[in-house]
Amino acid sequence: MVEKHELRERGLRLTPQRELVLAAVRELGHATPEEVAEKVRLTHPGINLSTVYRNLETLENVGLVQHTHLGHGGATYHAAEELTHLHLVCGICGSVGDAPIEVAANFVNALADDYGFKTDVTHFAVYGTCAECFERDTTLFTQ
Amino acid sequence: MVEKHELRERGLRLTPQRELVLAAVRELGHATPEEVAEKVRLTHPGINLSTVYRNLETLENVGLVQHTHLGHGGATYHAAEELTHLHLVCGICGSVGDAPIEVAANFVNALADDYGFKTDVTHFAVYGTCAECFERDTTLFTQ
DNA sequence: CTGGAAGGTGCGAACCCCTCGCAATTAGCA
DNA sequence: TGCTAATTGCGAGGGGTTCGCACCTTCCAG
Repeated sequence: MVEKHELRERGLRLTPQRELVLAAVRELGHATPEEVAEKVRLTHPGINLSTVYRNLETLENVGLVQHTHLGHGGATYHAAEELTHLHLVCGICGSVGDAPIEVAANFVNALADDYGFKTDVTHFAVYGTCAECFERDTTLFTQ
Repeated sequence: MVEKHELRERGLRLTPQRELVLAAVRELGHATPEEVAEKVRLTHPGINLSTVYRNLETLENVGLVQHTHLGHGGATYHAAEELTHLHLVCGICGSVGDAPIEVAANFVNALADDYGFKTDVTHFAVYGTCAECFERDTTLFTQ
């Protein structure tokens, strides 16, 4: 199993909990610590929330996982491989859509050139209204 | 005083606490509820934190104030008039810089055209590294 | 100008989410 | 196999926010 290499390679011990946390993050795509715990509990019911938090932090330290703040307040975690897109957070339904980072290339360059600000596209949340909610609300208002 | 009109016009009662909360948000620019409370306490020491929270919410409902999540977790509030710029949040020093919304115009249009996503530029936080921190870290690494 | 209803405030308890300390357990090396 | 250090589970603790309730204030009607 390649996964074991991943963890051992980075100086981490191999525990069932840790493997499950990493697997859960990968399967879930976007997930809060609570959601990760829930997922892990399907196969390992006794896992403690603190353990999930600690493992998420540990995995983040070695670069296998990363977190973003998508608005509400809590952090949401992603597998590092997944971080190739922007997050489009809908303020109405709370859905999180994706868009390739290239969409932001000009914007990022402009901020770098004009303000010296180096945007971290992997830690990037864009707020707004998704197509579905916009559609629905427009219909409501114009009807 | 024009401010009284503002509040009454929107169906809100005029209380010293409410006026002070609104004034504090305007003076502070970016502020957490705690910071607003601190500011208000300078002239009205007895104000309760819950009152600050409730007034921020009330003022937001009538559009005089708005909140954004700038990363850490807590919300920060702004006067509605102030919301004419983007927030550039530095992940290292935590500073919040500003940039005019025009910088994002192309980006916003691209998201709208390609994904149907209506970006809310007033509720927009860009994460990255500010010029100072980038400068300092570059110096450290290359020295 | 005054009385009363609706709305607002203060206070404390309750919550949620997350972190910490500690004792027991377990992984990984010799 | 045995030891040491890392990891886990658990419960307590803490920061930030919300809630319920009794009291107080604003503002409208009369």
